Amino acid sequence: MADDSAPQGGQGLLFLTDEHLRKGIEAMFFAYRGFTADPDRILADQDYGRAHHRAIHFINRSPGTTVNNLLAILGVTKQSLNRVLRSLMQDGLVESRIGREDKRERHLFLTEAGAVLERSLSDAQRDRMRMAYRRAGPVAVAGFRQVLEAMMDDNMRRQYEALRDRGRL
Amino acid sequence: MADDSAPQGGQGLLFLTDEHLRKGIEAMFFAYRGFTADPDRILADQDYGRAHHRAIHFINRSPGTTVNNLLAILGVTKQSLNRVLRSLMQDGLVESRIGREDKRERHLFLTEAGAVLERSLSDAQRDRMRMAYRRAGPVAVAGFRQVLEAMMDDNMRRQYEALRDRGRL
DNA sequence: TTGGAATGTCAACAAGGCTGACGTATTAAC
DNA sequence: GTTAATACGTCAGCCTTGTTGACATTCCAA
Repeated sequence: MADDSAPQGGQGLLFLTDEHLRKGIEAMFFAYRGFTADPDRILADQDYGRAHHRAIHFINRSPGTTVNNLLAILGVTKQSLNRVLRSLMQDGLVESRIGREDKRERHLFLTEAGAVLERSLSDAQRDRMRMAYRRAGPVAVAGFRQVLEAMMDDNMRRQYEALRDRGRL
Repeated sequence: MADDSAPQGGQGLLFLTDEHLRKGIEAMFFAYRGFTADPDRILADQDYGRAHHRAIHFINRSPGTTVNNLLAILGVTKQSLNRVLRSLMQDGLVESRIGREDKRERHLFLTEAGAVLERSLSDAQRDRMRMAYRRAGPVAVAGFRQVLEAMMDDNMRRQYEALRDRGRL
């Protein structure tokens, strides 16, 4: 097996060869496929795709969020998100309530049925994550998170940190 | 800042709450966007997309690879890959040579122009990776790789390990 | 009160996945 | 030597999910 564990020089210096970086890039590529594989399988049965999963995830995570909030987090156009939301609402998985303060805003919530689907999706994804975390161990997990956070764009990281530190609801 | 570094019990046991796992899931989501952001920007100028990037990456990585090999690695249908390869060949970025041993096979290579584009794409991606690695440090990098490998599907991991250990052609 | 900004919806289009069917070399098996 | 399997390409049609453009509604500030 090739030596690719921790490329390390004295004093914690990193000698990052193109080769080593390429391995990291490919690891990211293959791992992301694994990361989405289980929810994708579940969604394939329904008439939904990954976009629906993302919407459901973040609505569940921040109930009552507005369409605009969701747009910023998901990084797509409002028209694209709207199509997804429309089908979710038609199918009774998501509910949209007109804002009380600002009537232009729509506040989004999962219905009972929506929460059920959300749970089955996130259960699958968490199971894989848990497995990976267990196999790798706590030190590796901490490193994993550090590298991921360093890899985000600055505005994404701000979004992420806000979500991360706010905790549930 | 919320405590989410390394969730750890005695004897290296992991107490993985749903909350902690969710943070990992969201980190993966946001980081992957950062991971693809730079190449996406470059490709937007041309008439190419992420699919072209992936093809170019793996052809560069394994020159002379066959269409079937590429299909297995990319995990798409031949019709889908064919559309991408056709445009890349028409634009003179990829060359396909009939196999000498087995004339049914097509061996794929980047042309000079293809190699130029590949380099600009991978330079951008490596720069971000290098930055993230530097910020996180060598121990974190090792953990990052461990978790990613544990997150892959089994067959993907086999593909990845083959690529990883073979090194640069 | 009125014009601009914010919010959300509808319509149409493109990229890039997918399946299914089919054609053509070429190779392998019998 | 015929037949089956393999590797590749292609056409047609579908779906998801991104995009722009146009437009209606609502709010707010000049």
